[in-house]
Formats: sequence, C-alpha cells, structure tokens
Amino acid sequence: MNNTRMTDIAKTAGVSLATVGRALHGGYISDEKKKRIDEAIAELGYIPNMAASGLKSSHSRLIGNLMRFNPNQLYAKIALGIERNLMNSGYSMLALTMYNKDEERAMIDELISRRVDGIILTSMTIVSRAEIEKIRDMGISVVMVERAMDIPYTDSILIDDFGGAYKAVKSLYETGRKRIGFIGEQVKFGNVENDRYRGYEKAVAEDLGCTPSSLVSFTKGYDIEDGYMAAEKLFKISPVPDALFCTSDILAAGAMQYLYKRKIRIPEDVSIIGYDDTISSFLSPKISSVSIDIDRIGSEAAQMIISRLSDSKIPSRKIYTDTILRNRFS
Amino acid sequence: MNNTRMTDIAKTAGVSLATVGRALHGGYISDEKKKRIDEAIAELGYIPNMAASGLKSSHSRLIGNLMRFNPNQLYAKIALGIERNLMNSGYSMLALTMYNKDEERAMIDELISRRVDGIILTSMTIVSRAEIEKIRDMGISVVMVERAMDIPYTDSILIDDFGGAYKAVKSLYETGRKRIGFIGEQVKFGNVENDRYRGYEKAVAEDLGCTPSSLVSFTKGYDIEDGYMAAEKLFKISPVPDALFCTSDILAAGAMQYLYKRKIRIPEDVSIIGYDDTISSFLSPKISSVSIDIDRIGSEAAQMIISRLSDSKIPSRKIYTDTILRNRFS
DNA sequence: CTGAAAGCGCTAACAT
DNA sequence: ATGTTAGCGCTTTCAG
Repeated sequence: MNNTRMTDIAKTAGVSLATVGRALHGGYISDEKKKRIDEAIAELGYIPNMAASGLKSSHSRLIGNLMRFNPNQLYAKIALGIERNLMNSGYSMLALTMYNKDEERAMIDELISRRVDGIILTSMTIVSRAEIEKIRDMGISVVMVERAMDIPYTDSILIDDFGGAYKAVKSLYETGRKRIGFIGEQVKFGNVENDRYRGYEKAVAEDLGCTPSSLVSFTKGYDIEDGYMAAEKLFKISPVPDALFCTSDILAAGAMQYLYKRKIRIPEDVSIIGYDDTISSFLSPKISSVSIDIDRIGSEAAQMIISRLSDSKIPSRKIYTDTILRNRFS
Repeated sequence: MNNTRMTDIAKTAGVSLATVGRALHGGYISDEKKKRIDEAIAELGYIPNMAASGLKSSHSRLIGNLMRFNPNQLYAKIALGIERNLMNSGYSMLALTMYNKDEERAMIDELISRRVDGIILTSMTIVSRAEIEKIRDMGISVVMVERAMDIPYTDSILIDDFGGAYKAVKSLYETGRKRIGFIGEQVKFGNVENDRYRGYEKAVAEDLGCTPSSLVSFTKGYDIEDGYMAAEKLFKISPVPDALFCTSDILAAGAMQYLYKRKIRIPEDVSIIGYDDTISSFLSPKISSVSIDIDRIGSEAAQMIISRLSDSKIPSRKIYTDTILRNRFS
C-alpha cells in the first residue's frame, strides 16, 4: 500500500502532525508553515484516509441509501440525484438495492457497520417504527422517501400521486375525451397504486357522477403483458374507451402494443397517459405521462439528511412533492 | 452514538478482547467462552465497526465502481449485478457516476480516500495508463469494463460489439431483407460505435460486395430525435430501406416514431433491430435487439476483482463477452 | 501560533 | 486456550 500519511508530510515540511492538521482543516497557522505544508502535499501526493478520520471523529461522511428494486430504475434515477447533491456537500453515497423485503435488515446492519452518518430509505419496507427509532438513536439520521411513517426527528418525502392521477384524468376530459379507461395494478391499502386509483376515481366522479366499472381494468402485476391484456379487455366492451390512463409507462406501453396490433391510432382514436415518465417519450407516438419530480426528490433528500446531520433535534419534516404532467398531446 | 464495541462484549462475557476477536474470526477458543461471548453479543447487539477494522487491517472490503453516465441506465444495470455479487462475498460497492470526463480524477481520489480495495472502471475515461498503474501500485486492484487497455496485473471485460452487429445484420438478410439501413452515432476511433459499424459493414459487404453509403445515416448524438431524423433521411431515398439496424434502442425508438407518423408498418414494411436491449421490448411492436450480457458482465467483474484481491500477481486477464440477439421477429 | 500526546475500535503478534 | 499490548492514521485537547 505505502500511502502518504499526515506524518509523512509533517516530516518533509519540518512541522508537527498537529500543524498539518491545522493546515488541512483551518486553524491558527503562519503563512510560512502553511506554504511549506502545501508544497509537501503537492510533492508527496497526500490523499486523506477517511477510515482513520472517521474512526477518530465518528463521522464517516458516508450516507446509506437503501432502495427497493424498481424495474423502471426509478429509484436508481433518484439515487443519481442524491449522489450528486451529497457529493457537492462532501458526502458519498453507499447505495444498496433490495430485491426482497427480507434483505432489508441485513442491509441496514451493513450500513451501520460502515458507520454511515445517515440512511435514506426509499419505498416500502418491513422495518418497523421501533427499529427506525433505534437507528436514529444510534445517531444515524433517517430520511424516508415515498414511505409514510410519523417518527419524531425523522424526515420524509412523499409524492402527491393522488393529485398526479387527478390532474392527468382531468386533462383528458378537457380535451374532449369522454370514456376514460383505467389500467393499473390491483389496489391494496396503503400502496402507491391506491392513491393513483383514487385520483382517477375522483376526476371521473366529478364528470360522470360515478365510476363505470367497465372502464376499470386492474392488473395482477406491472409487466408489459399486464398492460396488453388490460387493454385487450377494455377494447372488448362497447363502446370502446377513447382514452386510457395507465399507472405506469410500462403498462401504457403494453396497452399500446395491443393498439398497434389492432391498428387503433394514437391520439386520433385513443389518447393515452402514462405514469412515472420513464419511457413515455420513447414510445410511438410519444405519450403524455405524469412525472414525479425526480430531481427535486433527490436534492431534497440529500439536503434534508445533511441538515439533520448538523442538528438532529430539528422536528420531523414532511415534504409533499408535486407531480408534473408532461403533456405531449397524444 | 454509544455503539457496542468489542471491549463491551469482552467485559460482559468476562473474557479478554483478544478472545472476542477469536470468537468472531475463528481461532482457538473453548466452547464455554464461545457460548458466553455469543450470549453477550446477542444481548448487547454488537455490529462491527468496519472503519476501525479497515484502518487496522488495511482492507476496507469496499469496492469502488466508477461509471460513465449512460442515458439508458445501462451501467447502472451492470452495477446492480456487481453489487449483488460483491455482497455475496462480503464486499460493498461504492458507485460513482461521471457526467463528465473531468470528474474522473476527483472521483478516483474520493475512492482512494475511502481506501477501497479495488476499483471497477466502466466505459471510456481519460485516466491514463500511468495513472492506472499508480492506482494498482497503491495496492488497489483494477478491473476495466468496456474499455481496452493492456496494463499488467489488471483485468478487463470487453463486449463483442463487432460480432453483435454482424449477427444482427446477417439475421436480417436471412429473413429476406435486401436494403438494410444503418443508424448510429458518428464513428470515432476506438469507440464502441466503431465496432458496431464495422459489424454492419462486413455483413453488408458479404451480401452486396460493397456498402451503399446511401443506406448509412450517422447521427450527431444518441438522443431519440437523432433516430427520428436519421430515419427521415433514409426514407427520402428511393427505393426505401426494408430494414434498419440501429446502434441503440433509443435511436431505434426515434426511427419508429418517424415510421409511425408515416404509417409505415413494422415488420410488414420495415424490420428493425436495436441494440442494448433496454427498451426494445416496450416498443410497439416489440423489436429485436442485440443484448449485451449484463448479468455475466456484472458477475465476471465482481469475481475478477475479488480473485485479484487475494492474489495481485495474477497475469492480466481479458474476457470477451458475447452479445445475444434477442429475436422478436419484427 | 505550535507541538506533544491521548485515544477512536479493531487486529495480530507475542507471551503465557 | 487465553490475555496483554502495540499500533493503523487521524482529530483534538492541553501545554507551552
């Protein structure tokens, strides 16, 4: 290994270890010694050892980011923003992806063993409130993304999925569509799909006074085939829908594969709106999509955790991020 | 903070620090003391401090993964596989994404300051052979992915892009297509596009004896609009192509948006093959795509770096991974 | 303004 | 089979 250490540069500069420390982190130091130290650093090529400084200071300048796997790489995209923002503040991100809820505990332990200063938890998990409080009480700041849990001294970022779905469906009515179908995963209590369905339901109810169940097609999963089959089902009824609201771009893409086969044209015959804005601009034609504000979520998560690092007694904060309807007129 | 340390569990178990170390890492220990130590660990909830063990042993069990940003999240997908494989061997991955070549050096320094045991470098970079040798000589193992550079005691994984493109274009001829267009980014020496173009060129040359330049459309970038414009250009000539080979799925998607507008049907009028298999199965219709073997690359990269960790004097290894033509008959 | 020295939590050599 | 002890490279208190 043979890396340059602070003592090495102290020796070449002819000063003490403590003085090198002051040159590095600020403190009383004469211009002359500062210059000699800078020269020695340039000559020997010193790169600090964070393992040592972390051990001594009990600050690793490492933030853990524990995400649930998402087939659209949605959380990976948020992670990119988090990484960027953390880096600008001198922190690094250690990202861990769970494929399975059972992995969560071991991964949290892994992060603790790295002595991360904070943990960002993205999307639903099994870890209980008590466990999160234990982590927090170890001095590790916790920020949760897309996961509602009221825990003192712990922040969360939520996404306004209800409003996103509502806005999307409303916009379809405004452009003259009348029979708007819904394609989305089966609604369970507390999941994201639930909010998206309720947004759809409210918009439809405002226009029609009720939700015609013939226009709603719940899917078993969120694969492309689920979207295809859901569209197939909706286009067997009569009259057929003149618009589709899908709770993910993947489901929308599946629906579009069905429409392509049937030579039903978009947007002439049917309008489509997707969700998450992952692949919507790559489809033929580009479709509108409800976009979660990835950049904002990333930067808020990073900022929240950094601010909590310097003051762990800030009361819990909860941010709702608006969704954006990316209108592509189809 | 107040975390449980080895000395704490030594105290509760009534043994010495060294004995706890033996219980943890193996070594001569009596069943009775082992049992007392296990109980103390369970009671106090000990989680090792990697910063301390890393400082002492100079092994962080951390691997850096420095990737160039890829709009298709291609490297992020490879990273997922690397993370998984490393984790199974007791390592963690610290991933850093470069948006800009100039960031590379600072990021490498960041990894060095974390005292990573190894670094995986993915895709083209500006770091020179000499710099990589310096990293290696610091005791950090280096594995390069999709980046050719012959450096002693350093491994690389390359992707057979020439063969992938060749196979794809050949398959189009085999299904009776005669006028196969090429859409890809401008070829520069040493880039991936270059191999893909040469694969196309060879297949065409074998069939026609030459490459009609009217069928080749180089793009300035790899955005969806680049694909659209390239297709527009190719479909102005006469006779029009009956197939398109695109060097990325995004370019293919752009071309398809043009075809959709013109109501040119796939595969009846034109066949399309994309590359990287990122979004090809989401398009309407699903198209064939040349897939790089993401899983294999991830696991090979992880295995290579782990094996080199235990023996840094293994001669350089170079693996070529085959591409797979995902045939979707369109 | 500068230096000496203690100690973070762990590993491992050495002694018993 | 077990305990004692010396650092890893750094931060930081305390003296000067």
